[in-house]
Amino acid sequence: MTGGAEVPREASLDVIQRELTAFARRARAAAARVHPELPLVSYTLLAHIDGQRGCRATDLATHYLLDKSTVSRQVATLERLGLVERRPAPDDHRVQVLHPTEAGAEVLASAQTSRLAAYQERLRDWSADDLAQFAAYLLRYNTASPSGLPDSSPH
Amino acid sequence: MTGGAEVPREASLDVIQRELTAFARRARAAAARVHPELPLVSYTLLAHIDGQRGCRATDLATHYLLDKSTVSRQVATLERLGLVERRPAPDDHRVQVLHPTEAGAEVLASAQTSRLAAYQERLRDWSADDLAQFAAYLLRYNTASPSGLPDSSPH
DNA sequence: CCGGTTCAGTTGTATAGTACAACGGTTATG
DNA sequence: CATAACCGTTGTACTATACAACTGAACCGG
Repeated sequence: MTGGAEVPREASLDVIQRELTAFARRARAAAARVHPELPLVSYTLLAHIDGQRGCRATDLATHYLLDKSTVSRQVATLERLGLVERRPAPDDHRVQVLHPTEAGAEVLASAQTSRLAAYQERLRDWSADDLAQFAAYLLRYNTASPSGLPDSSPH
Repeated sequence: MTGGAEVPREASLDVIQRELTAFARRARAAAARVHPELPLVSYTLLAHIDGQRGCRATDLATHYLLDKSTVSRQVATLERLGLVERRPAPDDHRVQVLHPTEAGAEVLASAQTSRLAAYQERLRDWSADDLAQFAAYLLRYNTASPSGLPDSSPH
C-alpha cells in the first residue's frame, strides 16, 4: 500500500475529496449516536473553550470559520445548559471571556472519553504507526492555509 | 515524520478525532464557497446517482446512513432543479430508478472540476506519494465497518 | 385468492446549524 | 469629540436532518 508513487495525483485527489466529504456527511450522525446529549458543534466549541482556558466568542468564530451569530447562539445554548459561563472582561467591556463550568468540564470529559472509545474501537486494527501517520496527514491537511481555497467572496 | 512508532496510540486517536471533526465542521462551508449553486448533500447524491448509472432512493439512504425522508426531499430538490429524473421500474412498481439528466451530468461535471481544483490547490505542496497514502488512509477509515461505532439502537 | 407483513417512497412536524443583515454598546483613533 | 472599528445579540430565512404516520405495491402463508 505504501508502494512506489504509481498512483496519479488526480486519482488520489478524487479519493480524498470523496472520502473527506463522506466523512463529513456521517460525522454529525455518528457524533449524535455517540453522545446524544451534547451536539457536535456545542461539543467542539466547549472543547475549544476548555482547551484555551477561556476565550472570546470572536475567537471561536474566526477559528472555526463560523459567523458570529452562530457562535453567539451556540454559546447561549451552552450557557443555558449550564456548561459554560461568561465573565465580562474587566479591561474591555465589549468582550465576554468564556469558561467551562464545573458541570461543563465534566460533561466534556465524559464526551471525550466515549468519543475516544468509539474511535479506539473503530481504529482497533490499525498499527500505531499508521495511526500516527494518518493523524499527521490530517493535521497537515487542516493546518494548510485555508487561503488555498477560494475563500474570499465575502458575499 | 514517518519515524519509528514513537507516538502513542491514544495521542494519535485524539488528533484524528479532533482533526476529522474540524474538517467536518468546515466541509459544508467550504463546499458552499466552491460551488454555491449545488449544496453539498445534493452534490454528493447526484454524484452517486451518476456513478451508479441509476440507483434507487433506498440505496442512497443506506449507503449514506440517511433517513429515507431526507433522501426523498433531496431527490425532490434535484428533480425540481432538473438535474435528475425518476423512471418507474417496470418490474417493481414501488421503486423509482434515478438517473441524472443531461443538465445534471453537466452541472456535476462542472462541480467536480471546480472542487477538484480547490483540492488541487490546497494540496499543491503534497507529493504524489503522500497524496496516495492519505487517500488510502481515508478510504480505509471510511470503509471500516461502521459497526465499530455504537451504531445499533434502532430507537 | 385473501390477509398480514414487508418494502419504497412521501409528507407532517420538529430540531440543529448556519448565514446575512440590522442593531446597540464599547473602545480606539484622528 | 466624532467617526470608525469592534463585540456581541437578535430577527429572519434556509438547508439538512430525523422520527412518525401514512399510501401503495409486492410478497407469503394458508
